[in-house]
Amino acid sequence: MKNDTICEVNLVDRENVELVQSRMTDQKQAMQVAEFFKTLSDPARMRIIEALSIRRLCVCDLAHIVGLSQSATSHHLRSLRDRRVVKFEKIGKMVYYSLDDEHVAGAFKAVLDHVVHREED
Amino acid sequence: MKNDTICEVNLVDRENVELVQSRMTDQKQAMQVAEFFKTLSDPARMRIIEALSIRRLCVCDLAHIVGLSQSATSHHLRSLRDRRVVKFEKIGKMVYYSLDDEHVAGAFKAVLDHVVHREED
DNA sequence: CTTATATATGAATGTATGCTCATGTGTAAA
DNA sequence: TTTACACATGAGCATACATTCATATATAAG
Repeated sequence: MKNDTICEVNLVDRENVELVQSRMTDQKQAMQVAEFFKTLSDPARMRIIEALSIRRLCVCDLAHIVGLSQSATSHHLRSLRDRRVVKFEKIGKMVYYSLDDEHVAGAFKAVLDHVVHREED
Repeated sequence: MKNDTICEVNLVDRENVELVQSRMTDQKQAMQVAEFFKTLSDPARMRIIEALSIRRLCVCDLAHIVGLSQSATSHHLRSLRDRRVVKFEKIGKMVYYSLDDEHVAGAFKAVLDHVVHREED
């Protein structure tokens, strides 16, 4: 059962492939996970999330902290809202943002640990 | 010390901003973490990493598993090599890839947990 | 030496993404 | 009811990215 051809690609070890496939999460979930990673794949967005994990902040202060324009910050917050990562509360003219999902901060810290350890090698 | 103007953006609460800034990781590290997330932000690349976390695989079998062409798979492996996420061993004509960094698998699983729990809400 | 196979890679292309700029909306102060 | 401020948003632009296609390289087989 070796050296089969599927999808115009040679299969070297069909058994091996099937074993790996059976242990992998399904494609749908993989895409959801990738979507989540994409949320955190931008330095600015990541810093926004980190800042909000420390304290609730208004847009202008947040913009100052991450070093972006008000507009750029607002655009990022919009996408983070769409992804249900942050929530907001309007008080007068101000809009205060905070994390909507404690798992996001957890994931950030988890990766930070790994990156730090990796640097130590 | 309130309502200052810096970077053409109004600062509402300077104390608050400075407190958050002092607690945040430095920008350099933040960028490294974002880089890591970017590595995983593509469904195909994520599946490659997941597959390799299960077993060492040659390019053609890997391509079959993730459902990409040989060329696309090879390009992804190239970028993963550059990021020191995977390593390879050449045996005859074949090239076998595996994870180069146990932290990657660890971080991947840690984040996966967070995402899974998030889906459960 | 020639051919087939496994992989790598550069160029080209389409698409996604992040930023800026201009402007819109809502609220508060004058 | 003007004016000022905080924020949101659409358009436009420049850059980055993922894929395909064609081709190069390396090894094995004949």
